This record gives sequence, structure tokens and C-alpha cells, in this order.
Amino acid sequence: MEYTVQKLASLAGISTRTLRYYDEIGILKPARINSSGYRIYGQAEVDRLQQILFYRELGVSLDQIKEIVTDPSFDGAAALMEHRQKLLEKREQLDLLIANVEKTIAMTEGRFKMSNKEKFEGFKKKMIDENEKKYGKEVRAKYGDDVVNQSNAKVMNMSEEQYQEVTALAEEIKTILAAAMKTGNPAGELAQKAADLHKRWLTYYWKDYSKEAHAGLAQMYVDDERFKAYYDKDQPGTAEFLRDAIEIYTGIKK
Amino acid sequence: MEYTVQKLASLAGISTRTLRYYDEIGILKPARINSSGYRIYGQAEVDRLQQILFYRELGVSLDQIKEIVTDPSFDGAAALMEHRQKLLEKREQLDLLIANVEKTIAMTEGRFKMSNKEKFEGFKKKMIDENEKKYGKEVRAKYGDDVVNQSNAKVMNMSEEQYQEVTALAEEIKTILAAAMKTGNPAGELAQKAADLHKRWLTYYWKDYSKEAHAGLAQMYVDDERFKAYYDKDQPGTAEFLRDAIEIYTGIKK
DNA sequence: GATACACCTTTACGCAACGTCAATGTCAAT
DNA sequence: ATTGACATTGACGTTGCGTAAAGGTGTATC
Repeated sequence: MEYTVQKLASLAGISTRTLRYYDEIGILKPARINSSGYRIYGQAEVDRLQQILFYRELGVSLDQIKEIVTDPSFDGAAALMEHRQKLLEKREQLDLLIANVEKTIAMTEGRFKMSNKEKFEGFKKKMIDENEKKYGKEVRAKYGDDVVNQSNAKVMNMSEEQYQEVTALAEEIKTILAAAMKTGNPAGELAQKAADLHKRWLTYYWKDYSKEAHAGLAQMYVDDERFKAYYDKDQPGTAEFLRDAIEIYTGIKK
Repeated sequence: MEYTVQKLASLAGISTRTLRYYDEIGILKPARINSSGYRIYGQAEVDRLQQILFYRELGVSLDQIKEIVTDPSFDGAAALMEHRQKLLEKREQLDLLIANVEKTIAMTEGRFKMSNKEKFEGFKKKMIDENEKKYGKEVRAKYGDDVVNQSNAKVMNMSEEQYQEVTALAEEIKTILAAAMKTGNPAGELAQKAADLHKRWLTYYWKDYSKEAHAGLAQMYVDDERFKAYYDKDQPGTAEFLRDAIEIYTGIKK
């Protein structure tokens, strides 16, 4: 039995375009081409097409199918196992997506609240990404992956209130630190207040607080140009001043 | 705060190409373009990007996102509900796929068996498609949709053994019919054997057997050119001969 | 023998959401 | 003045075909 494109196409329930495409990418070439240039398929091609469609229905890519059907020694079972794994991962992702969408829908008591939530979620993620981009390598090298990951996890688990607290705290530190700078005394009341607030700020990010780590971070503010630039932006010398205040606060001098 | 492409990109954890694409398709245009042609984004754009990425993570298409973020009156909740439905359907499909893949893997005790199975499944489907294409309209008009659908369902439910039996039976009918033709007697032993086998062959496709329907089908073999051509291929007059034999077998003359 | 009509061919653009060069211009620092 | 990092606009590649467009072939009919 011989088939032209359309005969084979309707037999297999696919389009002629698909057959021509399969010819083009070389996964199913016609048995021969007749004198008018028509593609003529035989029984062998029907069988092969059957196989191709079988794998296609399983969601295997044509590239993979090509390997399966062209290389007779190819381990189809292994390929299927692998494919199964991919499908399972895909389903997990889908489940996550669905859960998120449902959560979002549930949270939509009026558009406003959701919009805030969106921004909030985004900002938390943004903050972490930003930090990772900027300081990720050094900080991870210094404190270890676990510490950083736990810190990031802590941020992601913050409630909106906590998040607002921590940002407010950062603002307060900046303000008080600026005032303390004017006194010039890192042991003074204002500077020590700033150091104390800085400790509270830190506990939002760190799982464990220790005076040593706190003092170490203060020193890093001075050593690392980017941290230093951040603190010195308004008043040069602020980074050093903060470090001095924290060293006095913790009683640890490096 | 103002951002160039790269700043915004690294802030959001996306590529600059993505930002340029979003500009191109108009879902996120920069606040302004500076004198050198650089894209400059502001706070409003950051917020909007946050929204876009939020929906993107939920798997919403950029087209949909565009509607959501450009039209403030757009009902985001409804869109999400719809999206959720789509996701659920997707998951169902995925589950089906996974089940099929697993079934196939389980059936793979050696490559050989699976390969046969594949072919077999394909052939059954092929047979039905072929029949539907060729005779579908007339047969459905003559016998009604239910009869045809039940017949197709019967084929799809055949075991491999049954399938092989039925094809073997068809072969046997052909052989015996050819021998019977030589006797020239439709009432003879060979011709009646052929008619009997034909009845058994029919019961593989028909839910109910009746002499009337059998005789009717035999007449159709003669009336329909395509059936006639099939039977007369080797010996002209075979279709008529078979009809005569079946009329005698069933005792029904039209 | 002309016409109609179904079927065949190749060529090529379109789709989603970017990735990836390529060629070229700009900014800040050495 | 040069380097190096960053910016720009094209434009092609990806996946699996759908969908014309422009033209040749096969068969039946008038």
C-alpha cells in the first residue's frame, strides 16, 4: 500500500504540513519521490509515523523522538524514565503555581490590598536579589552559605508588619546616626542608641546574634568600599563612626 | 531613584533583553529617554515591573499581563480565576501524560514487546480512521451513529490476540473465497464456509448480529464500488459471489 | 480539448518570549 | 588617548507547526 501526503495525513490524523515538516527535519522521509515530485510513503513509513506519534503524544520533543526512532540501539526506556522525571517536576511547578494563584485570589478582598501585597512580595525578593548580587560572594565566603541562606529565608518569611518595622528601623538608625555624628562622640548617648538600634535591626536578618559578629560586621562597613560608600554618602566618616560606636557598645575592639 | 536598563535588570533579576522586549511590546516603557538614547526608569516603572513579574511568575501570558497592568479597570481577580482554571486543566493533562508514560514504562519488559504494542495500538487506530474516512458517511447514514461508534469502540477494546485473530480470519476468508470461486457454486460447501467465516469476522465489529444486516452488508459489497473493487481485485465477480453465498447462508434474498 | 477541481509542490512569514551575536555609540577612569 | 564597562538598534534562532501564495499535476466532466 502506498500513500501520498494527504492519504497518510488523514490516516494518521495529522496535517500534510506536519508530514512535510517531518520530512524537512529528517525524522520521517518518504519511501520515494515520484516523477512529479510527489512524496510517496510505504508501509515502513506508516509504522515509523505510528511510533513518532506515539512518543509525541507522551510530550517528547521531536528532537528526542528523532534519536529514539533513528538510533535502533537507543534506550527508549531510559529516555522515557527521564521524560517522566521532567513531567513530574513540571507538575510540581504547576502545583506551586496553582497554590500561589489560589492564595492570591483568596487574598483579593478588594484590589487595593492585593496590590500592596504584590509590591511587598516583590520588594522582599528585590532586596535579597540586590544583596546577593552586590555582596553575595564575599558575605557567603565570610559567613558561609548556611548563614546567608537562613538570613534570606528569614526575610522571605517576614510579615508585612515586620518588613515595615525593619525598614523604619533602618531609617531611624540613619537619622540618629546623623545626629550622633554631630556630637563627634561614639561613646555618647546618641551613638550608643544607634548601635543598639543597629543590633535590633540585625536580629531581623540574623538567626543568631553575637557581639563578635556584630563588631565584625561594623569593621566590614569600613573595609568594604560599597558599604562605606553607603554610610558615608551624606557624611564622610560615618562608617568609621558607626564602627567605633559598635565596638564600644559590644565591648569588642578588633 | 533612577535606573538604567542594567540596574533595573539586576535589581529585578531579569535580563536587559527582557526590558528592551517589554519596551518593544509596550508593557513597560521607560519613564524617559536621555540625550544619549538610554532608557531611564523611575520608581513608577519599578513598581509596574514588580507587578508584571508577579503575574509572569504565575504563568500568565504577557498579552494578558498587558491588559491587567494597562487597564486599571481590568478585573484582575476574574483573570486569575480563569487562569487558575487553565492551570487545573493543564495539570489534568499532565497527570494523564504521566500515567501513560508510566504505563508504557511498566510494559517495557524488553524493548520488543513495547514496540509491538505501539504498532498494534497504531494499527487499530489506523484501521478505524481509514474506515471512517472511506465509508464513514455512508455507513453512518445507513446504520446510524450508535452502531458505528460501538463498532469502533469494540475495535479499540480488542486485545492483541483478538486483533490478530480477526486479521487472520480476514485472510482465511480471502483464501477460501478464492477456492470457492473456482467451484462457481455459491451454495457449495466452500462458499458456505466462507459465508460462515464472514459472519464470525463480522461479530468482531458488530455488537449485535442479524441475518438481515449480514445480507444487507453483502449487497452493499456489490453496490459500493470501493467494496466491490476490494473483493474483485484478484477475481472479478467475487463480490457478487460472496453476496450470493451469504444470501443463501442467511436464507435472505433481497 | 477545454475546463473544473482536487491534490501536489516549494517558499516563506507568523506565533511567544526572549537568547545571542554583531556593529556601533557613550561614559568614566586611567 | 585609550581602555573597559555599559548603552543602543538590528536581526537571526528557538519549537512545531498554521497559513497563505504561486504554481504544477491528475482525473473527471462537458
